[in-house]
Amino acid sequence: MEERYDPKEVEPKWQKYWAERKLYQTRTGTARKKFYCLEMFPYPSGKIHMGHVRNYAIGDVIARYKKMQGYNVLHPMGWDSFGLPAENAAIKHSVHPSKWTYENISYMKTQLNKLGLSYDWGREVTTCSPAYYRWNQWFFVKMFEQGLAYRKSSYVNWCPSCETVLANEQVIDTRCWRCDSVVVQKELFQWFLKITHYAEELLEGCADLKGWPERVVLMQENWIGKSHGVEVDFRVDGTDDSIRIFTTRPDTLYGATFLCISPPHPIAEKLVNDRSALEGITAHYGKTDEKIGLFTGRYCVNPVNDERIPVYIANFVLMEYGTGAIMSVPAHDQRDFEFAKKYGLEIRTVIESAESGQSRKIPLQSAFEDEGVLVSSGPFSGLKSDEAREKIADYIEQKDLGRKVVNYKLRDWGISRQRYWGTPIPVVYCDKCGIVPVPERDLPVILPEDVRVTGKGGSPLLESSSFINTSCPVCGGPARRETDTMDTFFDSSWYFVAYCFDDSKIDPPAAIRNPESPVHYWMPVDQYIGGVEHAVLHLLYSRFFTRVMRDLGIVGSGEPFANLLTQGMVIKDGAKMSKSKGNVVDPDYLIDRYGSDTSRLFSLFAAPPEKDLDWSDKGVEGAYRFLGRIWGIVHKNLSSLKGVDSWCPAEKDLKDISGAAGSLLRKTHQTIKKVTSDIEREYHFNTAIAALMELANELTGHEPAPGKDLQAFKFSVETALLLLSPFTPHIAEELWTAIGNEPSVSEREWPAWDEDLVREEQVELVIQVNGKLRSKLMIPMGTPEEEIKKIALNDTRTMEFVGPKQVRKVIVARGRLVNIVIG
RNA sequence: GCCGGAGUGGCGGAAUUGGUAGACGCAAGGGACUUAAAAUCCCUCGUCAGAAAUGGCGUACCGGUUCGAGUCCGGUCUCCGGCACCA
Repeated sequence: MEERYDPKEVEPKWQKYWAERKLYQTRTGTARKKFYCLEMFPYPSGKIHMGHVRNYAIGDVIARYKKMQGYNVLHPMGWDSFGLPAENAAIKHSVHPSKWTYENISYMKTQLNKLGLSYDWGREVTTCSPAYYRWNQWFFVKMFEQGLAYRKSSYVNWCPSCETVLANEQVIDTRCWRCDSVVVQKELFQWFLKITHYAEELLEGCADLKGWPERVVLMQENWIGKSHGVEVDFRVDGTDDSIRIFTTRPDTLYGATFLCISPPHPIAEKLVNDRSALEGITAHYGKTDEKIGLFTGRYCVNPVNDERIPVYIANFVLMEYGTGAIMSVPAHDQRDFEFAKKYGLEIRTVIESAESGQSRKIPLQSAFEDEGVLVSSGPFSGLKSDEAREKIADYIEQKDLGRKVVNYKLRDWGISRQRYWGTPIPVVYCDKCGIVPVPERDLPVILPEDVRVTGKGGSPLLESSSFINTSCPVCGGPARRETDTMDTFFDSSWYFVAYCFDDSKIDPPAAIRNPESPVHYWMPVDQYIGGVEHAVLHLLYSRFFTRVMRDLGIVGSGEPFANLLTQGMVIKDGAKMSKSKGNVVDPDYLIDRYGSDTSRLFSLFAAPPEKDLDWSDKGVEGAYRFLGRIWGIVHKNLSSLKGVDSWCPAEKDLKDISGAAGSLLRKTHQTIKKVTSDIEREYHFNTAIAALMELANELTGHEPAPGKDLQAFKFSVETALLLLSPFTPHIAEELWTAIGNEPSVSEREWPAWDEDLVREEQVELVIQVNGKLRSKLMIPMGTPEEEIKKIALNDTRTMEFVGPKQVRKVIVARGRLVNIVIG
């Protein structure tokens, strides 16, 4: 009677065993080399989805593999638990966000444990707990002290549905990243973090992100968006004022026929007498559908040729980039061109195509934006664009008309959110002392729980008088607390440092310039794994935050993540799995029906980790069948396997076992090599698993004779289980112990291969004639080239193709391929 | 518009420095076992021709380099992702 594979029996048993022995607990500072393996922590939305299963399965394989290789592995997990969905749930179900969040955490934790993930739960972090967010506040105060956190009024992205501000990174295609509502511009006082202070460093650091996917690095570079140009002052005719513009094309300076300034530009009010007209155009600021301008009635003087050119207020000119004003060169900029056409302004060519000296005649159909040769540009005429850019920029600096500058698209990070469920910004407003940060000794500023979340009338904190009313830490007089909370991306910008502290004793100040701190031992993260949707948001914020922590002396380097793996989405029926599309597969159902080993195995086997994974119910069945086959192989031979020691002969001793056992042994060593190198090579788990399936196919047909053959067979079975254990830890553990070994298989050493046993005695020689495959035959490994040529030319099948034609050349490649060139 | 990435059987995917295209799995078809079904096991499985042996064609398309190209180079098409009035 053969026992059947039943994951429901196997999996809970070993999960309990691992938890009881705290097998995955990590200690800081052992003699072993460290490896910090981290998956992006989840938002506790209720239950995990297949994207989580995939993400955590990938991370778990890496963590377990590294552990078996002898590393001291840190593999933690936690909860990104502040955020809007908790408030929405509170409104919908009249439950407090805190209760909702903690209940979700509790359920999702049992789900993660059911997956058999090797986390050290002793380091769990929960961002909505005061024990965590007090450090958010501490970091904020530190940044405030250094001028890295500041408050200003500005136009911000406002989501009318979430009733809160969004950072630029959170606006996707003019819509809210979370709820998809169209974002509007609104003027508000907001807290900002000076990420632009690190713009250059964040950009330069991109070059060192060797372990990151290239496209993510490129996205970051584009987002930071560095450009070189000049600022030029244009005097307003008849006044002492001047307007400073920014351009990356000083070579077109002689083609400027008007000037445009942004509606919020401080000088706009001075230039325009008609207030309502100015308000009219301001209403169109930030809209991208149409270019609208307002002539101010004023003129500026182009400093290089003293020409008077009209000044416009234009809705498309951004206040936040450059100087908020531009010179308009309609002949060489498409936007200026459209604007000039609309308002009947002069279009003057100053750059001609360098090719074949052809001149471009007015009227142009569109702007000529390419580089070329300058014309009608005074002393600079005849120069090429690139030379002219340098010369004109130099001229402007020499004559003190402006200066060379570098600009970035990156803007400071607005972190104020008009929401309840977040970290209170630790600031009070005092009539006498102004803006006062809450001193360190008074942290944390606790988020009051006795509020009603209704979703109406703004943040519930506005109605909590016990929260708002406080005293000024400086003068002791009455003061009001800031009611905005922090963007939750603040929470996730340093959580990887929080995990480093032993026993959840998070204490960043203790790490400052303390070489004994566990933070210095564990950081940076050696392998980070998560979705590509965070390519700029979370990953850029974390790089910024880590630089701030470096400057505080908490970490040694500014880069938080040495290697990054961005896993693909889980797709079903051609679309990303999502509740709204109704194509989700519930991990609970999957685990209940097939077990977590099967769930893990399928998500690792169906596609390489960085690619999208196409869901297939039948594919899951296949993964389950494979595990059933492994189970069958072991149980069919259980009694004999139990009674012997495993043994692997050296190559020279293969004569002691049968040919069949010998070739199984070779296959085993080839599989060790293949699985190891596939994991090392970009974590290609899918091909690693395919190799294990091949080994299983060989084991299936094998019937070992008692004695040395059986011992060699046991070696193959044990090796298969060791190799399998990072992928499917439960069944590996069960079968490992079933054949008489002590648990835990995950504490064993990763197997090593013997190169002599990897090598086959015979190789297949492939014979081509003029590059076409014509014949195959077996030859001994290591046959000399001359011999191979002879064999090939004497092969009867080959000779049929060669016929009477002359053999011009014979090429031997890799000792197993011959190409005979005839003609 | 700008910047990336990808196009391989019915499907997911292999092919590591240019050297046997289609590993492994799924689906499909056939067979064994069974009273029957499920499960399991065995065989076939790019396409065209052929009973078969075998041969022609074949990695989006066109061209090039090479003894040899899925892989390198030039061009075209399609799809996906990111940014987008950034002056």
